[in-house]
Amino acid sequence: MPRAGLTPAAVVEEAARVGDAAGFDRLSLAAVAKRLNVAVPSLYKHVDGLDGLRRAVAVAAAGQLAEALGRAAMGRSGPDAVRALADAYRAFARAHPGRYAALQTSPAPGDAEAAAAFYAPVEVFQAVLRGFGVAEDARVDVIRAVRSALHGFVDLETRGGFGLADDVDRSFGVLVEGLVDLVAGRAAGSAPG
Amino acid sequence: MPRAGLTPAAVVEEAARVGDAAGFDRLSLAAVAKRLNVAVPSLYKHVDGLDGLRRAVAVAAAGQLAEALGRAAMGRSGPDAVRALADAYRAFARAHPGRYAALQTSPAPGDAEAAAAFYAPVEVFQAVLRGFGVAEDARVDVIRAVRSALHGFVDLETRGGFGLADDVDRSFGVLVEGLVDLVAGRAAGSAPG
DNA sequence: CCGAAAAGCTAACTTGATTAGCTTTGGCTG
DNA sequence: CAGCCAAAGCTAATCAAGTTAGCTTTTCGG
Repeated sequence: MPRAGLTPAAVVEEAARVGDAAGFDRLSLAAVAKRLNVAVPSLYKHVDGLDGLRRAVAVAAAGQLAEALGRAAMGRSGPDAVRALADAYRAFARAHPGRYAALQTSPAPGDAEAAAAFYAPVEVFQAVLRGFGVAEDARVDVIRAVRSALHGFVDLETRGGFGLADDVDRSFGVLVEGLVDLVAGRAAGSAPG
Repeated sequence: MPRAGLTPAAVVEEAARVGDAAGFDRLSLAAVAKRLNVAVPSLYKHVDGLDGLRRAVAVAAAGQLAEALGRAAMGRSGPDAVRALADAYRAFARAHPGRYAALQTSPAPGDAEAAAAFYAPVEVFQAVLRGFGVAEDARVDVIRAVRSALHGFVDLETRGGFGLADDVDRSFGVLVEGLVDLVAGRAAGSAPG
């Protein structure tokens, strides 16, 4: 039989697809192996077990999200940049729910590479808020607020946490305008709330 | 050997403790059985397998959260009610991370009892916003924004998603004041946007 | 052409969920 | 008070998934 020609990257990519389709919590070596027409133990030549696969998917997803956010923010500033960031964030989660879920884990203590990868998307937020004029010492709080709101919304949305029917896009707009106000209120020259 | 004297409620309660201690995703029949000094199959007399146990924990948690939120909101209104609700929400998630995680699932389609239980906490939010004077047609959006922000914050917090060090309480305060502003801006008599 | 590293496989073991069916407890009735 | 019987709990067995060990075979460099 000819070889399958796997690589770590190919395995991780297929795993990300499985996770997007079935949910990150249902990601299994068995499913990935079947999709790649390979026996389960063969995957161990490329990834470090299920935990290692999950970690690799998360690290890759962090890079992809950071890249998408960076592209959205490019050439924009102020409220427009915040809106673009919010839209790109939500779009990523909707397009790749499994990868998005993979990001909602903390790296193992001491795993500096994963920690750095996970931090990349946050850095885009930082850059945008810096450009917005948010004071250095308020920036941590504002970033946390923005991340929290966006994460909460897309998490609830992708899990079906909003009872259906009502226009979810409009709700997202309300949230984002609230965030723009919050950021603007903390931008340079404003007194704290 | 004397009987263990289990009941569905006792099993679910122990499962909730296991989930809080080890994480909802690590909740297992094996762990619960061991804690109750019982063989694993014995649990099937009281709960409907692992899926049934997860569902039962989630339903119970929804009731507990709704109760805590209701207690916090009682006797308050306006911004104070929103702040109290936010604090109670966060406190619940911190005290019971496993139960909180259990709530982040959607009930199986057709499971009306679970759907109703899951909706109970949302009803408390609705009541508070109604009292705040948020217009009927804006209420859905505002509730979604508030829920999103709170959920996102506590979810990131309980997962260790905030890099350490900086004062998380202060960040939460910034978020909550932003929410109060958002709600107030949408309250009766305010122009949208 | 050949030798070794790497890729992939089979076999075996472990843990956890689940089902079937047995035993025993303990409350309730006659 | 004796005995019945439903429910509680158990053991045994099956299945699925992850993991490890160790074998075979491809493939590529020399």
